Amino acid sequence: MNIGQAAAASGVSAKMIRYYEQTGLIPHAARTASRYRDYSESDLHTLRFVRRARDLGFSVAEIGELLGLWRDQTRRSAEVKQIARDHITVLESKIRDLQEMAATLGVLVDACHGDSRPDCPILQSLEADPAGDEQVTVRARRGAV
Amino acid sequence: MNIGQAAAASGVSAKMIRYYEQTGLIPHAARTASRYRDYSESDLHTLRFVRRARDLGFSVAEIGELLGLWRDQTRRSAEVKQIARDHITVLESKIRDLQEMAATLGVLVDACHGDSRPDCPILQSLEADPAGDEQVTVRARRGAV
DNA sequence: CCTTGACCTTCCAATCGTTGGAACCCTCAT
DNA sequence: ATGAGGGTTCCAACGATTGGAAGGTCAAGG
Repeated sequence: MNIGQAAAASGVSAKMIRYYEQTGLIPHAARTASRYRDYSESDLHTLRFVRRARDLGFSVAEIGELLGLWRDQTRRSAEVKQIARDHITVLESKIRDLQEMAATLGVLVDACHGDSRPDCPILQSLEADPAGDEQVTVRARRGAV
Repeated sequence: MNIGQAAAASGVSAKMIRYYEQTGLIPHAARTASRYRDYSESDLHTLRFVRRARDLGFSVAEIGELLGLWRDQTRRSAEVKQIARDHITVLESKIRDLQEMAATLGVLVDACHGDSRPDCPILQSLEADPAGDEQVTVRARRGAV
């Protein structure tokens, strides 16, 4: 099975499969005589594992850990659980940050009449919002999803 | 006021101030005789505006729009409101994605006994989760916060 | 006056995950 | 044999931010 078929079957783009291979997340694929990458059912299995972990928001580094534990038949389930728990904590922190932003903006949107007049509480708030210190905290915690 | 003081007073790092200037988000700063950037109270005002908008999760591109509207005394508040509303929509979509991830993981974490035994529902789920199609949708919607 | 340290300047690189494109090679069907 | 549609490698960009190197400037104190 070539990379295009593996991509379609796993939901990981061909570009990303090459990238994951290059960075060592997944092992180097077998090659055909003409140097095409060749994927087995077992390789597909791994690719699907990676995609599902990405769908759950795990970073590539975390997926590396999970793959290691997955392959290690003697792993302690406590290790996996801890990684998952830590990840949930991160997710929840991001959720809180986004909710805070949405709530603040929601208040401002509700206060803005939104017509052809120029005065606008949203801009006024951006201009001089007293809640500077808390916001710094949020900003510091903000990162990519 | 030099860039370090402006950074401390605005909450925007010196690095980012230079970057914002370079990319045209904010105008070029005045310079002293020795080519140090020189910031006025009005410049600080703009920097704080930018920081607050970033704290609310607006992208730099969106902040550019907001700055334009802020400076335009004849803007229609409806324009600002629409940008804010669109942004709330994006935030809510990200929140939903993250909540979905956290909920799924939460179920798995609860199901994992988390001791020294190797069997682990978390890894089993990553290995073969039937909910492939929905996940693709989530993945497609996922982006930076 | 000179040194020291803390600041400023520009430029270049890295992060993270992903996509796009160029230039080239391979395979299969017409 | 020719062309379409794969594959291959390599290089660059996205967005926002940080780090660092190499050099100029400022204020303090010896």
